[in-house]
Amino acid sequence: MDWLNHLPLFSLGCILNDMMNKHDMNHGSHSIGRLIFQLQRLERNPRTFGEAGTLTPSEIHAVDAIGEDGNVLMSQLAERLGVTKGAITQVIRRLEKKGIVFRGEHPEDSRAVLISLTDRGKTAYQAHLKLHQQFYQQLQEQLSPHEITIFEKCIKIFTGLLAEKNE
Amino acid sequence: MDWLNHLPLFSLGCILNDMMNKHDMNHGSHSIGRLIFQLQRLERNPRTFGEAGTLTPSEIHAVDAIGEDGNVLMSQLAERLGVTKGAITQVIRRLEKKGIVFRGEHPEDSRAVLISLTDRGKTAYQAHLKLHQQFYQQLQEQLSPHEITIFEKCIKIFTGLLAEKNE
DNA sequence: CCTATATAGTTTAGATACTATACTTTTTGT
DNA sequence: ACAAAAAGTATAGTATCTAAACTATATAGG
Repeated sequence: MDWLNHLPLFSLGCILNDMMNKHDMNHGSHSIGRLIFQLQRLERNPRTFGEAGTLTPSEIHAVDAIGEDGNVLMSQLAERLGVTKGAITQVIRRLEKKGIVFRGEHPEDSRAVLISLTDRGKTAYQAHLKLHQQFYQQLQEQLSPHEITIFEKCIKIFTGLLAEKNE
Repeated sequence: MDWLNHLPLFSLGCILNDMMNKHDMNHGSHSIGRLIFQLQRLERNPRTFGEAGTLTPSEIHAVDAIGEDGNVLMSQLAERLGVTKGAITQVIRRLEKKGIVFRGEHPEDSRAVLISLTDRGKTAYQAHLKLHQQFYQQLQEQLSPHEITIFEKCIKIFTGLLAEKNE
């Protein structure tokens, strides 16, 4: 749902609409457009995660990247989330104020900061995870293993092409 | 590769990572994470579209929604792009300054504004379209019609589930 | 041992993109 | 005729990110 926070039909939606059009005008021409539209809408707004309160998309995103084990460096977070260290500093500051994460010392490097989830943060993590699992279960009910295999392959090819464009 | 385990995704990436993991631990567990990563990067930066110059993602998005035929109401654009009218006012103002679009009068409603692409705007539209087509062609070379059919089905189911969550 | 360079993280200003709200003007329905 | 709806604008605020300059610590080579 996060993918397309900012993913307008800049390229993808239209690309796949083209693909679907040529493949089968009647059935799938607008599938991707609708998908993107729904994805955009779903993740535009903050959400409540259990008793941890309301988190913005980038906040829960960070919580997810920290994980229950925690002890993650700021720079590791930056790499996992694909943003600059400055961006991480900002989101961690907000999460610290909300009591979702805390900063710990690194035993061997005094420059470093090790980020972990508080108990409150872990409830947010769990609430988020539960959403995933529910969604996954519903998806499982409607897709066969064979279909998942194909889906996966398509996604891989797609990603490879995107990566080329991005480089 | 550890970073992929906690990828940046609010929900979707992880959901599908879960799906892929259960389906086949070795092959596809991280496909979706990578896809999302690439998509995010793709949508972050402005790009150059032919001689029309550099456009931000939301700008080319608007150009795409206006289309070569143009004569689109502000409120129609808002609906197509899934944003408020206020947001449209802002992006159209920027595009007008850049000489990409112009405002025309509505013949029967003096409140209304009909947006169309200038010649310059049309070159941006065409450059964008060409990118789609190239992408589509590359995709076609690597996917069979059967695979596209499955892909389409998976996407539809996915969208249906998302729409439920959204409503 | 020193010093140059790399690394960890922060700060700040500015860009982008969106919303919500209040507003003007015009159209429409009863 | 007049209230309500609709088209669009303006503005202030929120969220997110980057780039660049900065501090402080670590490390590697002479």
